[in-house]
Amino acid sequence: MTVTLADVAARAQVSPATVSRVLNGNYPVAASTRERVLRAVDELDYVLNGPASALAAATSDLVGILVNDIADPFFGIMASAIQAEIGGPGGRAGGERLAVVCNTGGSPERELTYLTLLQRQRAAAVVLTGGAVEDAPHAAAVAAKLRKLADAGTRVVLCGRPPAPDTEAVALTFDNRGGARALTGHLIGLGHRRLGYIAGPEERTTTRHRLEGHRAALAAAGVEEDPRRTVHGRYDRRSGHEATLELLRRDPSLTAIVAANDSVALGACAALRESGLRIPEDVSVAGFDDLPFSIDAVPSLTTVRLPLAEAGARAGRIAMGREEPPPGGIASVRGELMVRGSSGVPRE
Amino acid sequence: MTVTLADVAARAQVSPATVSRVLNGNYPVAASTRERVLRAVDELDYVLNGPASALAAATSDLVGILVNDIADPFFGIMASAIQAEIGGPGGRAGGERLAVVCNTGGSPERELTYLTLLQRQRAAAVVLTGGAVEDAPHAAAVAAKLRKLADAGTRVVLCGRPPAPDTEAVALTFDNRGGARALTGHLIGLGHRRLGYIAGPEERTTTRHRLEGHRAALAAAGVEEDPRRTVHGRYDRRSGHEATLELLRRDPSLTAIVAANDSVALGACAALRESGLRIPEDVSVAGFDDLPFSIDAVPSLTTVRLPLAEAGARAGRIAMGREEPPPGGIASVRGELMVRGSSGVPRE
DNA sequence: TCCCGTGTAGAAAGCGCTTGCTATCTGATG
DNA sequence: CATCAGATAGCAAGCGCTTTCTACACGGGA
Repeated sequence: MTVTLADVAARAQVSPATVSRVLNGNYPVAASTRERVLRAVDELDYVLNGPASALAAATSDLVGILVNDIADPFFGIMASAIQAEIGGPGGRAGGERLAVVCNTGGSPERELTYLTLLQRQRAAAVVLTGGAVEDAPHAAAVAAKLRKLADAGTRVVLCGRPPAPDTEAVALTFDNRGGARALTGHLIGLGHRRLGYIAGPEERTTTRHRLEGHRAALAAAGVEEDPRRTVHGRYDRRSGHEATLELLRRDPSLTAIVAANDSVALGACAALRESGLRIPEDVSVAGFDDLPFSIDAVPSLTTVRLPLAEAGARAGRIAMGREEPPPGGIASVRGELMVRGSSGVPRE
Repeated sequence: MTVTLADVAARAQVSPATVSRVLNGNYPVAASTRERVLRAVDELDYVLNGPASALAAATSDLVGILVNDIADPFFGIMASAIQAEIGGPGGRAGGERLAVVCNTGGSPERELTYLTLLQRQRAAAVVLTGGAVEDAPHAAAVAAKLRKLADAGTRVVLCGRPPAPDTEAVALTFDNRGGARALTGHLIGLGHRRLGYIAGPEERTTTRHRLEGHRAALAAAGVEEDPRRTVHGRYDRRSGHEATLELLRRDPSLTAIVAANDSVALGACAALRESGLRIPEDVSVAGFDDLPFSIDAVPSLTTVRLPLAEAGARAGRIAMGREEPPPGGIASVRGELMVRGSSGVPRE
């Protein structure tokens, strides 16, 4: 039924070994033989059996990419960049690799399960994106898994995620703290003193780092911090909407709202508008990430641009062994403050 | 070095066959034995070798999802829904499957290459999303590939893509034509007569269908169609921006702009605003898809909502054989007109 | 002329798992 | 008490490919 290597070999009148060598091209084969084999492959419409070859060679050409939410452009952009580099079809030379994008939904268990699945497939590399959950047992479990993967020869790269101690994983971290600090600093510089903060889900490194940056900026300016001005939510628009109403309820005199990310900021804008408040005249709004739609918001969003595509591309290259890992295996990627229309001098 | 089935068998004092059966759970194994095996698996931290088992069983637990652009929420949302259904970790019972999201970038060659790669992996199912390219040779090549995949036992589902004739592929098509017609009809109903149309890339079914719907609406209302009022571009914001400037240059008296999709519409809004035109007072704008950010645009976007998540979920279920394919293997999914702030009565 | 290095090709031993078939043991049946 | 169906477990033959080791040819140097 299905064509196998042996069929091709028979047709080309060579041994299976030779066909394999032609296909893998890492062993000298006379030009005439090679051509004969290639012709047979073509005539029989032969397609290599991936599992069989992975089994025999003890390696596969799968590369795993773990994301929290594939429907979120934040991850989509990184995944896209990573994938472009791992050399799927259309990529540079080298064996074609299949990118396996896994949607963890932010759940630690699923993250672990996917890692196991990838380990089971003997993935060539794994790139984990997005913040990690700050749960000690889980962090330990992930670290153990990463160690095991590394032992099995899988290259592990963290992209936009804090380093995993005691692990061979290379980490490209986003400087969330620094970015957040610059952002809030900008708002304070404009004269804001009563700032609401819509944080992401608790227990996530990204959430904590951004919040820390925010607080550091407040502290640096001697602005007293009121815990009631911080609300936690999810990283989506809906959450921004709800949180904003809540913040407004708690303190209607807020002059600025800093959101965990751009989607949240958009939800905040909607809530403010519905509440009859103008942006930025009544309340300034700031996001984080600078996703493509942020510039189209009205007013366009003041935010921190994260070089998602660049970081992803670099992570992809490192995962493929095409670029040297940063010294110490850790690099911090800075964001850039983008001041736009949604932030202005406070009223009064 | 690595733990194998045999090691587990030795430890549990049973044969490899028994271990395999416990792990696959499709053969009676005494409870006590099963427990002993499971304990051994746990103690040895055993992870099944995917390729080996795929080879032996002649099937794999990989499911391919082809998308045009993973960074685009349009595809991200569908991919996410599909993946949730194919039962990755956290999904319903059944073997855990790994979703392989492949980014074709809209390129026919890459599409074909990915299909081959999936065929090589003996994928359990493949879901192709997004419009197809209208190139006869390519369409034939894809059809041939799909046929071969089906022959090899891979289930093939098209989601948001026109049916592939002479193929066993199940198709869930979006009614782009009907949606576009309703959308333009809405604008005409408001009184618009000079409508610009920003189409997607030529040679794509989605582009053509939406354009046909638009023209059908114009024809139905007896509005003469001026070819100069249609511009082709890509499905992104930038393209919408450029195309709008071009349309405005060609005919400054336009009162409405219909975009190929929401991203394009947002770009159009930006361009209009930069040109000093108000939306919708001076020019109405309409998009397509109703992506999450569209409701947050200012004014919020009039568009056609496509049930991306629902269609994806259904495609996923069909791919897993958990839902009956529609009669004839083809179903048309309708969009819903969402009238919002970006469309209004024309000036003058 | 003989020997050996070089360039190619083949033989064959697995890689780790699944599964059809067979073997064994149990309690129930006649 | 012999027989047998039913429930479990093991044997062993692959699945299709890679790769080590070996074999063979050929041409040049001694």
